[in-house]
Amino acid sequence: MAVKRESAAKAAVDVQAINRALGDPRRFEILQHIAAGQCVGCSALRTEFPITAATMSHHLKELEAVGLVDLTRNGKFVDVTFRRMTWQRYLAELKKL
Amino acid sequence: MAVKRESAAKAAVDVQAINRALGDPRRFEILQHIAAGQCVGCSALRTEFPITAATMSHHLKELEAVGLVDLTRNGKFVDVTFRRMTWQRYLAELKKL
DNA sequence: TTCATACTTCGATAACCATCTAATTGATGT
DNA sequence: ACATCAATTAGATGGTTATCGAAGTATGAA
Repeated sequence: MAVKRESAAKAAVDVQAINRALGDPRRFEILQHIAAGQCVGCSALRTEFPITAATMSHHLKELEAVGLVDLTRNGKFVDVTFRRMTWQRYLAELKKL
Repeated sequence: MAVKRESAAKAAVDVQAINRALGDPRRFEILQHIAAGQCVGCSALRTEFPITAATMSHHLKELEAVGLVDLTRNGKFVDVTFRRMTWQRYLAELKKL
């Protein structure tokens, strides 16, 4: 019964980890951009910010690590989607303070 | 008429600055502690965290700089109070994303 | 005025991390 | 198979900053 059921259910956001991830101003800008659109490609993102592909890759990995975005390979490309669920859980935690 | 009216009114929180301030895990812990109580003294705070007075002073100044706390001298002591208004404005900004 | 307490400021150090370039992996097209 | 393009990984570097100890500044008490 229980125990195994934590896939789509809670997953409890790591507030501190997200805080840290958003602590970098560039990363927050990038997230804002992602959240604004529906689903963006890395390359499209790169045209918006004056950073190298390596750096963008790094930032997206960080955002993915804390559950704020999904990265899905699409052939040569990678699609980035905002995980609004995580964001809402994060906000809910902050509201407790 | 208008123009001058920005004292107690808006004051527009600097989201990026707050992000950065909360990016440090210790600082977030400290803020949590402050927000939990009514009004705490520096010394009381120091008993909760294994850091020197110098470091605590530094963190409180950062939190004050972004408007998250008020520091008021009280004789030899300093009282720290959570500025819930700033916090709510901050949350409101985050919700927009 | 002298002492002790509470905090701040200064200067130095160490750790962290954003960023870059270069090299690599992986996918598509010729 | 080869070339090209997208993205990741690896390694290096520089800037930022959390942290400390020590010296400085108030403040209140003796």
